[in-house]
Amino acid sequence: MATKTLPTAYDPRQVEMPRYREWERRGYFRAPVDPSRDPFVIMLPLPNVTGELHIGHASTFSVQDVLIRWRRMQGRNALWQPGTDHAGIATQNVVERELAKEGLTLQDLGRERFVERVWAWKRQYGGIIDEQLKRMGFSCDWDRYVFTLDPGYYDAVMEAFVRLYEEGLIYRGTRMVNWCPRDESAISDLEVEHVEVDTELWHVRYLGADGGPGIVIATQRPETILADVAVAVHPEDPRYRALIGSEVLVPISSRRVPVIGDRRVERDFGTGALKITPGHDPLDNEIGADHGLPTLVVLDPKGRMTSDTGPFAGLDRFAARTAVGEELRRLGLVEKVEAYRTSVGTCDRCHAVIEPYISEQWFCDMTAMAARAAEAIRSGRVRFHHERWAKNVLHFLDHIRPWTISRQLWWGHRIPVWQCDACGERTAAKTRPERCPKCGGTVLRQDPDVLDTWFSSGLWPFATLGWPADTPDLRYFYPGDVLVTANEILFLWIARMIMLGLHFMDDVPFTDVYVAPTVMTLDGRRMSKSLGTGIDPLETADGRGYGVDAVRFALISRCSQGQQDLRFSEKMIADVRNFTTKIWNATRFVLLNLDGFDHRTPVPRGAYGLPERWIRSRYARVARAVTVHLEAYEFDRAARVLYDFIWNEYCDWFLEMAKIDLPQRRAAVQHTLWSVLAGTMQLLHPVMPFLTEEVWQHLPHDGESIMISRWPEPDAAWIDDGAEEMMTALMAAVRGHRSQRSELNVPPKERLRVYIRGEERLASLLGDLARYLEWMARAKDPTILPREAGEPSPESPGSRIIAETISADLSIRTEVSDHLVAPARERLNRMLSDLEAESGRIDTRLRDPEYVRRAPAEVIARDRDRAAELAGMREKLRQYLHALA
RNA sequence: GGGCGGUUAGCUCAGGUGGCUAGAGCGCAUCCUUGACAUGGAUGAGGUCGCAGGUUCAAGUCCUGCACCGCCCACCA
Repeated sequence: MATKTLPTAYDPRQVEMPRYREWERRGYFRAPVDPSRDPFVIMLPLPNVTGELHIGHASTFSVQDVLIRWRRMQGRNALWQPGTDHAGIATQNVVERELAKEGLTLQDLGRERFVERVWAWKRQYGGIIDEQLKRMGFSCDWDRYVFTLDPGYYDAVMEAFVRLYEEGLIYRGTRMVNWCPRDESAISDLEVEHVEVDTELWHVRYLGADGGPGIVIATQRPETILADVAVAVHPEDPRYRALIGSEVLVPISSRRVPVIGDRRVERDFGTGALKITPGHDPLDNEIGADHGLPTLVVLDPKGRMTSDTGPFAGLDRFAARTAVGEELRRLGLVEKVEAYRTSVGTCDRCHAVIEPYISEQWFCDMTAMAARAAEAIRSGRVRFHHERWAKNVLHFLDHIRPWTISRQLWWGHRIPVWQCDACGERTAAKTRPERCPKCGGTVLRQDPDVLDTWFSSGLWPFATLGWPADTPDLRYFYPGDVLVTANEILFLWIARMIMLGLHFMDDVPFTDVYVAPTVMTLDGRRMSKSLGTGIDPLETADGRGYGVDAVRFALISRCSQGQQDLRFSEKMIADVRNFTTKIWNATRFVLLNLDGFDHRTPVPRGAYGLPERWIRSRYARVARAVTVHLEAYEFDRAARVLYDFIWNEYCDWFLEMAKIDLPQRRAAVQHTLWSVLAGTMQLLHPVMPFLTEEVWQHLPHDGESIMISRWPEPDAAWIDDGAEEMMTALMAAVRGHRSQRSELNVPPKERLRVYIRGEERLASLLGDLARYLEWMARAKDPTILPREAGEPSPESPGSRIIAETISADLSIRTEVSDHLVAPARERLNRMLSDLEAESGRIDTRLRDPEYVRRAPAEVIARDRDRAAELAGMREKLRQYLHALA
């Protein structure tokens, strides 16, 4: 093979894009149905069509690509199903804002034209994130790309709705829901984010209808006083008991309302008296219903005071709060206003404060589905990694509440229910019925609402595969294997996929859920573009030239099980870039030394020297460890094992020793250089796909791409405890001598005369050690002292021989000039005192009869061995010190 | 108010069943441009493992309590 020369630095920008296109062109990402192979399926958590790649995607998707690439190399038929979500509220908001710039509103366009407009927007901007995913190297099967409003998917959503409706699980009702006045739509409980805010607690007097002092209530929302229908107190509260049954006057409006007793009132909070506003508060709504009270409403869907609120009509709720407050003060009814910290619900899409609001909506009863999903988790049919996340999900499932599935939007899956104009009958059907099944009327109007985006995405694991049709895809790929996600959508999406999968497919959609940590800044804040605290993964990969692999590795190497946060910085990516450079240069070295090498020519086992046997043994262990860690979702460990092996063992030691041994054992060393590097690249490929492919392509190889090469099987035959033990001793000796030189400030260029003395069991090592000391620690003529030989004498005048113990059975003597004797003694004394300290600890332990009686024999034996070893080393050290006196 | 995590070197983190002389990377200090790599190499300094008890021959590792930080759930107005 001809000598190959590579540039001294790896430039990811040169190789990544072309390589990805090459993989795609060769069809490596495709997963066709193939019953002869075992499928492995991951459903990509579908990004919003409005989305752009952020660090959270980069993190969770990198994990998925690691799993997909690894399983694909293991021979599984790996399907990674991509797609995007139409993202109802988010997308509608984006286009609405665009319209606003043109001075237009939704109503100006009307429903049809607006939806067309959103489609146009989608065609123009919707593909950004897909390109970004490709840029990250993710190996999705793009031929199977699905958008949730594609006709097939739309049909599946309709089917699911109609079935649930017919089963009586979907129903319509008027009740208090979470209302977003900004989006003018209901949202579900899960879409409400609670945030702490500083507000005020108003203490307001309601005068007695009989002219008495009445009662003082506490409220955060004076503006809702206009909708009050009662004042409630605890029935056993001595302060107010007597007032129950009397009437008080609602401030401002002076309506007479009753004082009622109800145990749900907290006596300790505020004044212990609660104004009852069934139209604007969930608890009040319940209490009002139980007491047969009417419901008044003073806010409209936009959160403004209604027209019948007199001077307040049309005011926004927050302006109304101030205005009503002022009016109350003017009337002298405000007893006090105190600062108060509480949490309010906000819309997770637009962050407006949520109004509890009474409206007619569609709901889905989740009780039975949740119970089934909970059972699947408890029985282990769905496993969470880390398992603690299962507890969170179970708590959610065990306390499930009806799901508000209708949204007052235009962008989305329109609810397939038709109401007869004539008789009012509602019919659910995937397509418009010809006539009303009840009265035969032919004027049927479709429900104006669309479905919650999460309703459609909950069907993702099977709707993508052709459901409700019984397709080969569905039969082959369902159920899938792993779902990787951030913890924030555990309930919104993961729990619902499990529930809906069990319901419609009669099986769980996946068997394993890996919950990736949330990426945070170093000081623990959320990474956010708007706050300027985010890291843009592609900006870092391309703009800084660190490469996608560095971003991926940096994230993956910090994904440990059970972690909730991942504190991250760009520096971490830069550090990994250095690792890619290291690998690149190791490759250059290998290629520079592969002249005449044919990887198909076998090397007899006996031809390998110690370093080759050692690195092959280490490699075999690493291959096993990486596989084991991936199986356990311990990505940090898998990455760490590879990092340490490549840098600290392969580069720092094996390559250095190869330089020495190549002339003597060319074939064995070449083969080892090549095979260990190639194998390590395979193990690293799932995390760093581009660099490893580039290295692989430069190395001799069979097959066309590392991506479809066979995952290395750990080969126990190469595990060599003896070689590892010898290398450990050898490395200790080299380090010992380097340390001595460094501490004695020996000039770097000065070569020191070195003698080695070792016990019989190290005999095979000493020759190697002598050679390596010469090269790796600048020793001069390293000489092995026969066991029966006496101590060597200095060769140069003004020099002394200084001996150091490396271990109980290995020592090194170094000739240094006289003036280094004092510092050398210091060094030996320090070593001696370290050994004595350790001996002391062990001896104390061994003298404790309780320890000797109760500790396991092997622990004691280990202590005794170590004690003996230490004794030997100390004895030698004392001799050496004595000789220096 | 409930539930779940975290607290180990200046920073970010490892430390599966208790036996550790507590590790890594970055940062820091000193030295080194020797043909893979200065995006590098060598050597070294740096920690009473949040606090207080307890169990044990032995605790970073198990138990209890406390403190601080974080996340999730929740109708105290």
